[in-house]
Amino acid sequence: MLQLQYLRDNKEAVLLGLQKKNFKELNLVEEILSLDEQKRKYQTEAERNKSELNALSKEIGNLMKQGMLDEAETIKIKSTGIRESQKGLEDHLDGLEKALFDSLVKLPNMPHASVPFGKTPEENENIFQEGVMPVLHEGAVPHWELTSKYDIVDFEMGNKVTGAGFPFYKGKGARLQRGLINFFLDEALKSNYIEVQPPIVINKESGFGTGQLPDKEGQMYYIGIDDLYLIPTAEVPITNMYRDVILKEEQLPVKNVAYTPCFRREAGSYGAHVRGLNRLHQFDKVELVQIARPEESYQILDTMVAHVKGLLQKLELPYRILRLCGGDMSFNSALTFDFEVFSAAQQKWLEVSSVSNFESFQTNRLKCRYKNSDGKNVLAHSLNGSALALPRIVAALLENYQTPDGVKIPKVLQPYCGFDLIN
RNA sequence: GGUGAGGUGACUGAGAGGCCGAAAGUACCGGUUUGCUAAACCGGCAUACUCCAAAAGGGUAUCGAGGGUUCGAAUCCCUCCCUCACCGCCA
Repeated sequence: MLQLQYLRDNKEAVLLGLQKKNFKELNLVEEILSLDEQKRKYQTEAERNKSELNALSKEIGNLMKQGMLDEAETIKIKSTGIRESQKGLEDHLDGLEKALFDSLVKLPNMPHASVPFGKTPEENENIFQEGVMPVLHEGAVPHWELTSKYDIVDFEMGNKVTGAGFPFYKGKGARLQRGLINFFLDEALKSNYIEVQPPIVINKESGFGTGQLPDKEGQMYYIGIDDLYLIPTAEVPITNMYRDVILKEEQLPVKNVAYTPCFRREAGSYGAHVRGLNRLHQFDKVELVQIARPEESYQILDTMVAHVKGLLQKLELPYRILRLCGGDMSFNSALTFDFEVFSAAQQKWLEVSSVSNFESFQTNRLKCRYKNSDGKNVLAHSLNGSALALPRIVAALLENYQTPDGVKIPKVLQPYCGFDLIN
């Protein structure tokens, strides 16, 4: 959520930013400013009224104490009259505040100056590419054939027990998952992240805090009986730890890492591009979250990008980094780098990580602040990044490392898996 | 799930319809003084919104959340949430 004060002071800049993000409802800005103006007008009036009521009440108290009951009665009648009009004022004010809030929440974050213009994924800026493109042997196949050939991921079993998009990992497939998770967590620990195991269901407040609610309600699994949601990413519970918190400056940056399963309904995604492990309803992910001082947040974003780079280098997978264009960025983000791994048998780039700086967009909702050296409470910046999401990494590993004799396991993972070949 | 007790500022903890944004203590910050691994004393110490061109200074709201009663609610009533204790059930 953008800060109202910022919007008041930077209307033109906001309009430009919204256009860069390919946001259509530009008239919302004018609407918000007008609602804000009205709201303040009514607020002033309602508060003046209330102040008068408070004064009268106090007077009644004093008169009663002195036993001047008749005088007190007179004032009572007067204050009852004011109270009637007060009710109307307050109701109107509540309506304005709600409308203002509902509109403000619809505005996406402002893009960082370095974000390129563009509307579609094709306009993302390819800023870095590294790694050797594998040359596959004759008869190489996509990962969904390898998984059944070696019986390591069982999609049919998932269909039977749960439904599409909820596969079983079996044997070396399960052990590879576990190995990858441990590898990712250990790498994060080396970079001084503190590990957290959060709940994987969250309440409404948390869903709102990180921006999944209200706009992405339909993308989360919902447990009606207890009014809870399954997390789409560990970002939600982790970042919400800092909701309504005033941190000490020396606590920053906060660095957390968490492994969790993630649940996404993916309503509306069908077809060939969701085949195999490419898109699932439940998947595993190791997520990095940082809460930082605003002046350091972009430097920290760079370190997070470097961290993810390191992971892909160690896994020896060819990858590229995209700077997302305004139109392809998420609602919350000010700057996002996507990591894509090349999956050789599909001849496709698969997104495996998204690293973003949200600046104060989330923290403004969360009311996550820190006390700076002047003793002022200021909104912190929040950042997060996947490091990494498993299924597409597995897909790329299987496809790129396949040989006629089986799928080789990259060196770094061998100690984690306890084997060096899937056959 | 049942029964009981309770949720007050960074923390401990008083208050039980008006004198309460809230005693006192601890912690923290600033100062004075004496000196020495600190003590005493003095002062300061919530957040948000808002009024004012700004500062100074006002106003409003907030004692778990939401509603109600009342001229007036931390205090009374209702609903919900949470914590603790005991019982029941259970990985």
